[in-house]
Amino acid sequence: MTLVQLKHLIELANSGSFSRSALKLHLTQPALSRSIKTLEGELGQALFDRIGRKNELTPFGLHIVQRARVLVDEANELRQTSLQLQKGEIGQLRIGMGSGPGAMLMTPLLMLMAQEHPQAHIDISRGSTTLLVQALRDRLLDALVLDIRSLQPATDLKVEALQEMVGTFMCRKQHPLAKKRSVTFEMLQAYPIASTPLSDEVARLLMERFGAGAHPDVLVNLRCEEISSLLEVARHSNTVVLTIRAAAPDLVELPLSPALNVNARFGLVTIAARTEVSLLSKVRALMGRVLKDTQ
Amino acid sequence: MTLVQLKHLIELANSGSFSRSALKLHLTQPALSRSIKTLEGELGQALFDRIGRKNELTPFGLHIVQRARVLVDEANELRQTSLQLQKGEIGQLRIGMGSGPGAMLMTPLLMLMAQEHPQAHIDISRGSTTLLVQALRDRLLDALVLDIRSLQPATDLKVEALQEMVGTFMCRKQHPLAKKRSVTFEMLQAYPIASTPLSDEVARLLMERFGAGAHPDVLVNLRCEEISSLLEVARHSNTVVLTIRAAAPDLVELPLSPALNVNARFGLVTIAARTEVSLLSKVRALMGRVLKDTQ
DNA sequence: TAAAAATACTCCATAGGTATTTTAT
DNA sequence: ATAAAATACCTATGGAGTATTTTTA
Repeated sequence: MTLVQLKHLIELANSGSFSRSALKLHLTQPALSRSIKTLEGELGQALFDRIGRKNELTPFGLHIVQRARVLVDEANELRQTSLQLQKGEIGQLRIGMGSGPGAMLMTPLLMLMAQEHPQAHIDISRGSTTLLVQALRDRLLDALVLDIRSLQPATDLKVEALQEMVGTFMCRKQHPLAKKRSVTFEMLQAYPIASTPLSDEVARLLMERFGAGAHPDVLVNLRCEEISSLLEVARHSNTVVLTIRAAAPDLVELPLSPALNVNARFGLVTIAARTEVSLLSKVRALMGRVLKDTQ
Repeated sequence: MTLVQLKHLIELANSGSFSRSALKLHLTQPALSRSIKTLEGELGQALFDRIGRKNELTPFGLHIVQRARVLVDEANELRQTSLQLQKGEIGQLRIGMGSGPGAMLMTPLLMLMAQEHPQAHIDISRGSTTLLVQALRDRLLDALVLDIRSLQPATDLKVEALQEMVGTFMCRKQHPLAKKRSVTFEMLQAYPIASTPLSDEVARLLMERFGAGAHPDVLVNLRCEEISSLLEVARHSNTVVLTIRAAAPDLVELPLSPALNVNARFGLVTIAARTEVSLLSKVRALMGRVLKDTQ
């Protein structure tokens, strides 16, 4: 019993004529006769009563054809599903994001999915790098977007689509320091300083440039994983925020001297040697579009 | 995409090993590899990530295998249904009965179906011969059991399993005529006479034997299609009932002289050149058992 | 007698087997 | 080094075609 035989059975049940059905099925009449006969042989009973011109389902055939219709329909739907999955029209995308990428990508990605893939399911998780990597390895997530400096190298992970994002100290326009031509590190310290948890690499860079007092644990007064909250504080107070420049277009960059020169490196992390979800290509494209530093 | 390929997919998704799955599927490992590869080619995307020993479904493969499980299950159920239909375990039997066969067969047939084919559907219709034949020709019924003397011969109908049933005048034990050695036609006429509608052939026979007064329209006082009702009347009154002897074992046969000698001929009527419902064989067997004249 | 289905035959695609190589742990 | 999957090659079953016969309306 094959899906093809069932398709033949259904068409013959509809028309009652071998020759007409054969035409519709792009088959010759003898081929259809044989196909039906083989199926009858396998099921052990006649499906049709051959009455010369008009062929009629037996009671047995009627039962079988009813079930066959369901089966063949579902097979076609399966093929359809396969196509839709490849086009990303349906399917699931479970993605984990660090705080930086979250601030930059979360809303644009949700917007994109809502507009262009309304039938798909997107699931964005936020969390620490270690937790996200664990979830990725456990197949609870399909991919991560992270600042890869917080990621310890591993052979089972693939990192790609790297985007460098400039990190700086920023403040609101009305801030006393906003008009200065040049700002020293000591001037900064007169104001509360806000930041997400910083990687060891950034901590080392800060201390190299500005001394022991620049260690994040000492320097940062307001620490929180959510960049959006930090930005909100900077907008309504004289707090200085250390963050990705592109995340806050309404704030101004402080002309620090010496310059900070610290970059975030956002990357797309997946399990190496695993086929990726088709929808991931959309994330990759979105990263190229959104994660741009308007220098 | 064939059901066989989907079966292979499902088994491989379960075990993750080509060689172990191949064993379970009674296949060689290369054959299974090829089967999966062909399916992947047709669907246009990889179903598994080959990671040496352990093979894992891709996100795409996971979606597909979930649908495939449903499909293959239903295909197996279809095969199962086919077997059950042949055994008569399930299925439908729509049968029409004339009044005589109805009185004899209705209850035993329902009993048989209830006890031996509890999953099947039986539908017994009562009606006049012409109506039943029409329903049979319209495929609204699968077969009829009739007194075939009321059936006009037709080439498209097949009549079989003929059973002769003796028809007589009967009354209750307490009836005044019950003790007589011999009863004349005139003696009968002193009492109400009950009967189902009689065929022309029986009418002719009655008139031949007993004169014009024996024409059913004149003779029969209580005419009704339901034998059971007629019998009930005969049991509780001095009504004489003309019916099949075997239908009323609790009544006594009147020793009429000259004897009536009229038989009902019950037959199973189907459409010629049509495959019959498998359950019909049970009806045929039941007729052989039940429609017996205990001479 | 004409249209439709069955039969007879031939051919080829493909599913499956065996032998071997490649890969990954 | 070993077990597993892929590859290469061969075989055979069965599905499809053409030509023809049989059937029935």
